[in-house]
Order: sequence, then C-alpha cells, then structure tokens
Amino acid sequence: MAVTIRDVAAASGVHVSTVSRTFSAPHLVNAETRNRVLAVAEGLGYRPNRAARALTTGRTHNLGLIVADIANPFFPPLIKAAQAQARERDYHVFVADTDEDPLLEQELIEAFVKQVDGVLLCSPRLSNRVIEKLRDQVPFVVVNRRLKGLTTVLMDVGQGARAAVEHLAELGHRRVALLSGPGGSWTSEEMQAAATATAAERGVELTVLGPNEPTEQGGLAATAAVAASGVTGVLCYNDLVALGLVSGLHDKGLEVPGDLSVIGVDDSLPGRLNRPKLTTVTMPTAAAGRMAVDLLLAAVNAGGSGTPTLARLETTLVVRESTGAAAPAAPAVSKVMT
Amino acid sequence: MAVTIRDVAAASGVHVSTVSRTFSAPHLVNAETRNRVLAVAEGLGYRPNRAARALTTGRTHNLGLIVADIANPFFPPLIKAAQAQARERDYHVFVADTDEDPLLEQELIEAFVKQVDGVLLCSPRLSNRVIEKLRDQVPFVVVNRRLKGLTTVLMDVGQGARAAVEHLAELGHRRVALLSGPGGSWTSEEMQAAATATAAERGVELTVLGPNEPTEQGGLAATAAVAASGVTGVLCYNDLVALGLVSGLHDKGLEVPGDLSVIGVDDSLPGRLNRPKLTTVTMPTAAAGRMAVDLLLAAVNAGGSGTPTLARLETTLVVRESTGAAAPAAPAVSKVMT
DNA sequence: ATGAAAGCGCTAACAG
DNA sequence: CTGTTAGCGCTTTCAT
Repeated sequence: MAVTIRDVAAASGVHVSTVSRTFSAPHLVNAETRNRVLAVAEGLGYRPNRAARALTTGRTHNLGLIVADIANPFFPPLIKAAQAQARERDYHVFVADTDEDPLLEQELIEAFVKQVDGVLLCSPRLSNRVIEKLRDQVPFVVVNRRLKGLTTVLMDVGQGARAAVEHLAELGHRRVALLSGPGGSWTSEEMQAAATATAAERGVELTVLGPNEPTEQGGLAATAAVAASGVTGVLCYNDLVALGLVSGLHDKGLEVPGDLSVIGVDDSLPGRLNRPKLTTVTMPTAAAGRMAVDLLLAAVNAGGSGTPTLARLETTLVVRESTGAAAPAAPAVSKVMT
Repeated sequence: MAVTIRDVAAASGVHVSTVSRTFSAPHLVNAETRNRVLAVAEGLGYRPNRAARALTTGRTHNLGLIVADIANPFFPPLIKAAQAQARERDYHVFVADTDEDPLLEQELIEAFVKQVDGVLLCSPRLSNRVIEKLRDQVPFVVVNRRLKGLTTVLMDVGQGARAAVEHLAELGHRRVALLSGPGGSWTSEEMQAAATATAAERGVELTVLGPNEPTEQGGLAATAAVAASGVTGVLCYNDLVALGLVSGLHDKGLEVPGDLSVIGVDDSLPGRLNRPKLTTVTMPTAAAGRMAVDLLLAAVNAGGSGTPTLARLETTLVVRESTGAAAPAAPAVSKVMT
C-alpha cells in the first residue's frame, strides 16, 4: 500500500492529527514541527488520499460534467471554460460522454454521485422524471434545458433563430426549411418556436424537416428532403448538420450560397474552417460554462439547497459566406413540373 | 446526510454486514433476506457510496483519461472508444483536459490519484522526470509517447509520413515542407524522422518549418513561411494545421491542390468536411483507446506492476482531394527573383 | 446465513 | 500547539 498519514506521523515522531493539520490547516501547527513533517512527508512521498478526506469532510472538490457527445465541437469550449473556472475555485472537473444515450447518462450520473460535489448536465436527454429522482443525490446545474425547480443556464437560441430567419427574409428568401434536432432537445424546440413565429411575421413559408441526428450524417441524410422541398434557405439545428447538408448539396451539384443559403448554429471550428465559411448563430458556450460552474458551486456551498436560478445568455447571428440572395428561381431539382 | 448502509440495516432489521453483502456478494445471503433488504433499500433510496467502498476495497472502478486538448478532433474518437471499452469491463472513465499545460497536467494526475484505479495519458507533454515520479502513485498507460518502462500504445505515424512523402514524390513534387508540431511531441519527432529519411531516398528536398501550434491558428500562422519557401507540397503535423494552412493559402490566392498539395494527419471530421477534402494520414484512435484501456486494466489487476508492454498500431495514407500533380513552376509568391 | 468487530485514511472536536 | 478519541460509509475476517 501507499504511504499514509500514519507512516508520516511515526517517521516524524508526532501524532497523526498533527500531520493531518499540516496539510489541511497549516496555520494551526508550529512552524518548526510543520517543516519537519513536511520534510518527512516529502521524503516518504506521501500524498493525501483525497477519497478518504472526502469521506470525513463531505467535500471531494470535484465537479462532474456530463455531455451528450464530446465529438460535437459545440462542447469543448464549454468544457474548457468550465474547467478553467472550476480550477480558479480550487475544483477539478471530470467529464463523461453519454453518447446521446439516456441510460448511459443516468448511469454516469450515478457513478458521479459521491465522487463529485456537484454535476453539470449539458443538454441532457434524460426524462424529467429521472432527473427529479436524481436531484436529491447530488446538486445539479442544467445547461440548455428547461427544468422546473433546477438551476439552469440557457443560451437563448430563439433569439439567434429569429435573426437567422429575418436575415433570410431580407435576402429575399420566401421558402425556408428548418432542419430540427433530436427529439427531447430543448434547443431544437426553442429554435422551431422562434423560427415559426418569425417566418409568420415576415410572410415566409417555413417547412420543418426532422428530427435529425445532430451530426454531419444527419445533415447529409437530409439533403434529398431539402432539395425536394423547393426551399432556397435552410436553418440547421447546428453547424455539423449544416456542414453535412452543404456537403450533400455540393455532391448533388447545388451551390451554397448560389442555389441555397444555409445557416448553422454554434459557431464551431469546422464551420469557420469550411469553405464557404458558415453563416451561423454563435452560442456563448464559454460564458455558459463559467456561469454554470459558479451556480453549481454556489449550490454546493449552500448545502445543495439554495434557490433555483435561471440564467439566460444571448446569442447572435454571424453572417459569413454560406448565405446570399435568394436564387431567382427555385433550385433545379424540385419544381421542374410546377 | 444521505441514506447509508446503517439506515437500511436498521429499517430491515438486519446487521450492516448483511446489507453490505446484499450489494457486494448477493449469493452469500439468503434470498428472502436479500429481497427484503433490497426492497427497503429501494424504498429509502439507498445508493452505495462508491468512495467509501473504494476506501476498503482499494478499487474505485474508475479510470482517468488525460488529454492535451479536448477541442482537438483527434481525441474524441479515442475518448469514446476508451469509455465504451471501459464500460464493458464495468469501469467508468473520467476525462480531464490539460490545455497543453504540463503543470496542469501534473496537477490533474495528482487529482486523479486515489480517485481512479489507473490513468490513461494521451500525448503527454510532461517531462520524463515528473512522469517517473508519478508512476508509483497510480498505474499508467501512455498513448503516443515513448517512455521507457511504461506500458505504451503508439500509433505508427512514421509509416503514414513515409507514405505521404512518397505520394508527393510520385506526384512529381521535388520540394516539400514539413510543418512540425509542438516541442515535446513524440508524434512530431516520428514524423520528422520518417519524412526526412523518405525524402532523402526519393531525392526530394525537405524543409522543416516549426514548431507550430497544433491548431488551425498554427497552420494559418505558417502560411507566409510556406509560401516563401518555394515548396509545392506540405505535410502537416495534423489536420487542424493543414486546414489552417489551406485557409491561409486560399486567402493569399493560392489554390489547393492546384498550386500546392497539402496533407494532414488524423483523418478528423473537419478534414473530411472541408473542401477540398483533406488528404490525410488516418490514425487508429479508436483501436488505440480500446487497447489502452485493456492494457491499463491488466496493469491494475496485476496490482500496478506487470511487464511494460509496447503496442504499435498501423497508420495509412488516405488520398482525397488536397493533393495533386506538382505545379509546373514553383508557386508565384516565392521564386520571382530566381 | 448472519452478527460482531476491526479497520481503510483521514478529519474534527475536545482536552490539555 | 499537540495528543486523544471518535467516527465518515463500507467491506471483511472471524465467530456463531
């Protein structure tokens, strides 16, 4: 076994509690003794056992962060911001990936319970019922999902979706499609509500195509439906879907933005690297990560209780190269027989 | 406090040890008693405290996974594969991001010690000395770095680099650049050695440009140097660098692959979505993740000892659209005054 | 098959 | 300032 507090105590001729104090409350121990203990500990290669410490203090100084898909470029900035913020508060963040699987999500939360002081749930797919049950086990903060009674950080994607549809309308698009996201996604529902309302206001005909997988595959798979729908503008659930769609369209001989305008959501790295650069809705992921950590830590320090808070962050449309004036006629494939 | 084994014992009229057995060795307890205990536990919402259990058993059933940058698309497939494999072995994986910072890397490893049974180190930037010290604290498996005495999974990028240079040579390129990666990167050194050797064999003049940040920014920043070097082909440290370079070249009015051929490494999502699709070296990241977990678990079960193993995985070149025949003359910018 | 008791490594009163 | 004494929640002999 590894070297414990007891070994250090024996080797330095003091009691275990003195050793404990030198590490958890240094100011309570005589400088001389402290230095001796420290020296002995160093020599022995002693490391406090955080798990054992957590058992008595009830604080692990760890936070769990659960995301649906690490491979989705939406998450890394959020994760990094959360880790950085937590670190400043002397906390560490452990990340787990659910692979969009609600069962795995639940399992991971249960694995985190008692190993972390709080859990950050990003875009959870879990049913409300299950979350209700779990909330007694460990403090939660939820990102991008509305859950009554839980502290929540929302990125107001509705705002961005409105701006996107208006942008399309101003470019002269009269028929627009929305490629929605997975069922159970709050973000997708928000987008749809906002896009529908804005389309109605601007006299734009909106077709909702979905649900789609939130990946390039999802966008690729939707290509035929988009081409057949006769729209000239498309708002996608996220950048990955948009990128998949652009790629699929290209393979069909349709140009973006020449034949169709495409808008994504997330302002992710691949979208910026793509050619044409994707017009997209920026999500304040870093800010959300920081804020979520602060709210979570506040809840932890309030003993898991505390008033549920709702934070709403703004999103904005970034116009780049994948949107342009509506094509004079609808794209080739569709309305040939009109 | 949460409900403990003692509460369950009291409520079901048995001793704590019986409750303990119902969860950790069900076959040792009478079916009738077991069911009663289970029912009571369920009713009370009892959850075994994994941290406490770890304290006595010495097994957390968690693995730590440390990567330099979650935002680098190279890692997610590896992470996912590792998680899936671990899950099959009844283990959970917690991921931490070091932001390419050796100090943070060390701190995170120390945070993991005693909270996990083993640590997976991916492309570590830590000095050998530090790793030597840490290896006594917790079993390690290292991915993509050669470390004497440690179990290691290597992706043989040299193989891919050789193939890349040969591919370029066959397309008629006589002057080729290598955009190397960050200092301390084993992968970068391997690439350089292989590329240098192959270039010599094929009579190709190789210029090494670097070190570069392993990101799109790094590639973008290297654009001027590449353009000025008079090369017609470039092998980049990874896809991100390649993408950044392609983007920078494009802004300079240079076409890929018309004016220059560019090759990346990783076969990442953004590379596949890009237009032109990136010619790249596939890295067997998923296989590496699975294998690393298996090796780590083997080490854990061998009590942290066990013979250090070295696994070497093959890489191959995937030719897509970013490479083509060498331009008849060197690109415009450079050799004007030759 | 179940109970009793000891202990994992550490912290936290409480004395002195 | 330091030693004593209890545990934290759980597992694990050893008895019974």
